[in-house]
Amino acid sequence: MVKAQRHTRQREVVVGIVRAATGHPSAAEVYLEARKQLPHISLGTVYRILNVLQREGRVQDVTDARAAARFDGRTDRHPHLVCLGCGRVADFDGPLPAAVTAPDEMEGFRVVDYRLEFYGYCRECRARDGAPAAAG
Amino acid sequence: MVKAQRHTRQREVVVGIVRAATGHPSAAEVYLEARKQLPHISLGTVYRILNVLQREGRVQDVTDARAAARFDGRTDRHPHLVCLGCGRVADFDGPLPAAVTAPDEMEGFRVVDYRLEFYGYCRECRARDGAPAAAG
DNA sequence: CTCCGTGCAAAGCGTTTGCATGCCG
DNA sequence: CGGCATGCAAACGCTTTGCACGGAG
Repeated sequence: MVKAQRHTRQREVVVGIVRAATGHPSAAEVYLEARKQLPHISLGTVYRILNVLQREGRVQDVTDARAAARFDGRTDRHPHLVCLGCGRVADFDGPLPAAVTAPDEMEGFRVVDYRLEFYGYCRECRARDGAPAAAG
Repeated sequence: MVKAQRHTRQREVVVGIVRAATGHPSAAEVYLEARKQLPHISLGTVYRILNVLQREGRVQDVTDARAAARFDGRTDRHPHLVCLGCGRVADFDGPLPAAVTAPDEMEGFRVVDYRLEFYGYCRECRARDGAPAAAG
């Protein structure tokens, strides 16, 4: 269980913005929006609150902008297995779901590429740390 | 057609490393490896070459470490449509491929989460720029 | 010979963190 | 009243870029 956070005006405002957002705001956008209600809120605080919300599972990070870029000499599209324990990335060579193998057009959006990543724990990390339970 | 690059020793070495790599090296790892053959190669050059290779389609970036993180108040897993024209991110509400809805274990790797992103062009950008052809 | 790709170092960008203060509980 | 979250600014990690030089064609 995640420890409950102290209730502050900053947290209230940030939570409200993220929950009300129809788009997918970046931290900077949340910050700009939050300043309308709390002119002295700092960007660092916004980041801290967003990180807490993520840990609480109340918000998810759509992109994955934290780690360094990793390059792959294979240029065909294929899913990757990303180990949350050691950070290693492996190719996934199983069969692709049909909807992924033939993306074309959806909702007026023309698909030209996709990225599919599975997150979890590799054999080595599970052996070392004990197998973590499913997501959460 | 992408203009051919000048043939240099640096480019040759970096291409060799990326193509030979079984894992998914980061730029820093490519750099360290490259220095074994070219002690004076610079990290900046490695980045420049990797970017060129990406543009040529000879390498792909497994992660997406360039842009800022974007947050989503929806906490259920759902794919996103990322517009390459304007950068906007939309939720995808269609049905999920079966293999994605029930990930569990594959190749000794315990899956606890996944991320599925479709890249393409939204209606607005296609209207403005003309519809780009499929991936390439 | 002409340019482009390189090495180097500094800048850029998004994110995190150390410290003192103030507010929550 | 004690401790944790905040504000501020500096630090951080990864990536890009300006500049002068050297090598490719």
